[in-house]
Order: sequence, then C-alpha cells, then structure tokens
Amino acid sequence: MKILVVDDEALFVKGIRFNLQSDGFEVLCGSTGLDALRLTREEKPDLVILDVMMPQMDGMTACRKIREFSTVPIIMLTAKSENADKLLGFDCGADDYLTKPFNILELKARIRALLRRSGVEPQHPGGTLLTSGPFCLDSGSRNATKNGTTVELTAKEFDLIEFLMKHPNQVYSREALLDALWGDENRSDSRTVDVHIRRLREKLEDNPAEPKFILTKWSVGYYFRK
Amino acid sequence: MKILVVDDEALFVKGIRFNLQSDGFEVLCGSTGLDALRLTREEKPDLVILDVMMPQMDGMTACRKIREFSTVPIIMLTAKSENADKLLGFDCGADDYLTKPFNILELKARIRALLRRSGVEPQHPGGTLLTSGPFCLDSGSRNATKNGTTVELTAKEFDLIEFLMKHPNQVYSREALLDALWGDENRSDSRTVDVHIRRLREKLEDNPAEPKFILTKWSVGYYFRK
DNA sequence: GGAATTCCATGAAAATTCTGGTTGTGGATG
DNA sequence: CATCCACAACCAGAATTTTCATGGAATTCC
Repeated sequence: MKILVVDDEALFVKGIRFNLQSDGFEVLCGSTGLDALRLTREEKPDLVILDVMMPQMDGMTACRKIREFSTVPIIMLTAKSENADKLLGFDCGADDYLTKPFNILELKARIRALLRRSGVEPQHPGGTLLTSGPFCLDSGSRNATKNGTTVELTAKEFDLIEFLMKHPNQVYSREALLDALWGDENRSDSRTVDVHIRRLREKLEDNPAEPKFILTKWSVGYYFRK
Repeated sequence: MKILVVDDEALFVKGIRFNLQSDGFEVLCGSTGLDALRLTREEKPDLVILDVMMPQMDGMTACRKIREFSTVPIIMLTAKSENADKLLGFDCGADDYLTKPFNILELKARIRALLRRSGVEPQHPGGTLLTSGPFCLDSGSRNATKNGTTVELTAKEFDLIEFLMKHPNQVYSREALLDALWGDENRSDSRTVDVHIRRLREKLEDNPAEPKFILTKWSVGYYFRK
C-alpha cells in the first residue's frame, strides 16, 4: 500500500513518514505541487496527502490537476491560520481535509476510512478503470464490459461513452461534445453525435428504446446517468 | 439524494435539515440509535449523519450495526468535550468524523466529497448550484428541485427561472426577458413570457394563484423574490 | 472490400408559441 | 365613495415549430 506525502516542511514530512511506515505503509515524499503531479503520475500511489501551502504550485491547484487524470484518494492539509473556508467552498476534488496541527491518530483513522471507502484497488497498470453501474471502461486497453462480458466498441464510441461517464449527470450539448471529442477541425454535423449515441444505446442499454444510462436532455443534449 | 440525520438535539437537527434541504437534498431525521438503524434499513438513504451521544443506542454502536447490512457512507459527529481518540482508535466503520461545533460549510464539503468518493452521487462537476428558499437549480445537470424533490422543467422554463433567480428582486420587463433569453432573432410575442411564467408557477409555487416567489410587478414585468 | 464514420430523410414526440376569451387592477369621474 | 373604463395579466387549449430517434445511404479510412 503506497502513500504519497507532499509538503514543503521537511521535518513534518519526516514525522508522518516514520509514523506511516511503522504502520506498514510504503511512503513516498515530495515538497512541491509539481512533485505531487509527477509522483502521482509515475508511481501511482494508493493515496495522496497534500499540503495546501507549497512553493511552485499550491496544493489546491495540484489537486485539481491530479483529478484530470486520476481518481486517487486525496487528503488535503491546511494550517489553522489559513482560512479553511476557501478550501471548503472551492471544490478541488479532494476527499478529505485536515487542519494542522492534528492528532496523528486522526490522520491514520482518516487514511484507513478513505482506503476502505475507495475500495483500495491498486491502480490499474497503464490506464485507469472507470466503473459505473454494470459498465466498466479500461482506458488502457480501451475495452468496455457490461456485467463482466466485453462489449465491442469502435474508437469514437469508446471516446464518447468514456467522456460521458467521466462526468456523470452533467449534460453536454452536441456542440460541446464535438468540441471535446472531434476537436476544432473536421467538425461534423451535430447530428453525427446522435448517431453515435444511438449505436452506444444499441450496444449498452438493455432496451435501447428506453435508455436507462445514456439519456437525452431535451433541447439541451446528452448525459450519462450514474 | 437522500440524507439521514440522527441526533437527539432537536434544534440542531432542525438547523442541519434546513441547510441541507436548501442545497437540494432530501432529508430524513431521527433522534436515537434505533431510529438510525430502522430508517437506514427502510429508507435506504444515500448518506447517514450520526451523533455519537444518543439515548437508547449510542452512535458508534448504531454505526457498527448498520455496517452489518449496509455500506452506506456514514459521517459521525462528536462533541468537543468527549474524547475523540476513542472514536478514532476504535474503528466502527464510519467514513468521516466531525467535532461539534463545526462550520456548516465544512459539513457540506465533507458530504460532497464523501458522496463523490462513494460513487453515490453524480456530483456537479462543472455546474454551479443556485439555491434560494426551497428551490435549488443545478446548471450542470439542469435539474431543479423543490424541498429536495426534483421538478421537471423544460429548457426554456429552466433558462427563465435560472435567470430570474440569478438576479433576485430585480424586476424585468417582458422585453428585457426576451432580449436575455430569446436573443435578437425570432423574437416572439411578449405574451409568450407570460405563458412560461404561468407554467413555472404551476410547477414551482405551492398555490399558483397566489405566487410567493415568481411575482408580477404590475405594468412592469416579473421578478423572483428571494 | 469491409468496417467505421458521417450524412440525410422521415415520422413521432415534445416544447414552444399563438389565439381568443376571461379575470383582475388602478385610475378617472361624477 | 361608488362606479366605470381601459388595459394589463391570466388561463386553457389548439396550432406551430423544434427536436429527437431511426433506418438507411453515402463517404471515408484502413
């Protein structure tokens, strides 16, 4: 079980490291937001602990950037003096927040709880797994499964369902989907999106005529319901 | 999205309830550990908030018993005076801990984070929440709720109420609304606005004949009263 | 050539707008 | 103060327009 700790106070990191190691965790360390990004990408830790105040790139920014490519559990640390409200209100995608100074027992308890809740699956080599309901997408092998049996998807189909599943319940207009998946050039007709949606429904929905996951928001666009 | 709050301090529960409801959650309440068990089993809430100190059955026992049949996300509350260590060390299966008194923003942030992590809720990734009185609009999923229950709105209806709620108490003439929501071209008859206002009242007001929120300023226009 | 992708046409469903009549409001008038 | 009047707002349902799903044809890309 690998944990990444990122904070610019060396002594503090050392303390945490010792404590977690003696609990049987493997501990990686960094001191800047850039470290956090790099190490998360390269080492694929099972959990990340991020201080808010850091040189080069602050913790919240780092957190948001990590969220762009990973769903690894993240615990943010903030000094008591800093106004925590900003952290609370501004959703950067962290799972937990802790104010320094804290009881080391509390940190450990929160790590345990978070690992338990996250399912602790060691990160998938290569790509990340995206699961929701009966579906599971593997962005590494670009395989899709429904209830464990694989479903053959074409490239565009995979891109589309992946995008929608990454942002469940968020409604996207055809234009927005074209922007995100087709890019600026060879922008197709917006009806093209409809066709791919239809194919996906035929392949993924139990009853394509009454879709339960790939839904239409009338006069707005499409979304994936989680 | 259903949340169960269990605490024996009625006033406290009432405050939480109000706060969560105005964020669009459906809120159930209880006052004993037995309530917690029963309601979790019967109502299957998406998240449970449990106070530690309660008559009949304390929160930690309730939590453990819930864990025997459910993996619902659980947040524990504990008074500052009580020694939190026991809670931390003794793993009862909760996902998060919070010491009273706490900032309501913090509770909300933790609820959001936990729901996101548990995969229960399709959180609002890009969309913002607009709440006022019993209403809550989510621009991401384009869902509207009243006292926690969703109300089906068409595209124009959503755009209109969103616009009015964004500028509460500000009166807009029909012309201004046409400008803002219909755009320069295909400018409809100004009576069209009336029709949409009527539909909104039918769907949102308790008594559409005596609107309390979507109000008319005679010979001027309409406005949303906060 | 075959699969994937894009485009097009059509009927159906839903939303939006329009219409005509009814009700309600506020000011003017005696 | 009571009554009347012009007009603003409301209502219900029909007509119109928009939007979507579907099947199939055309095109592109390996």
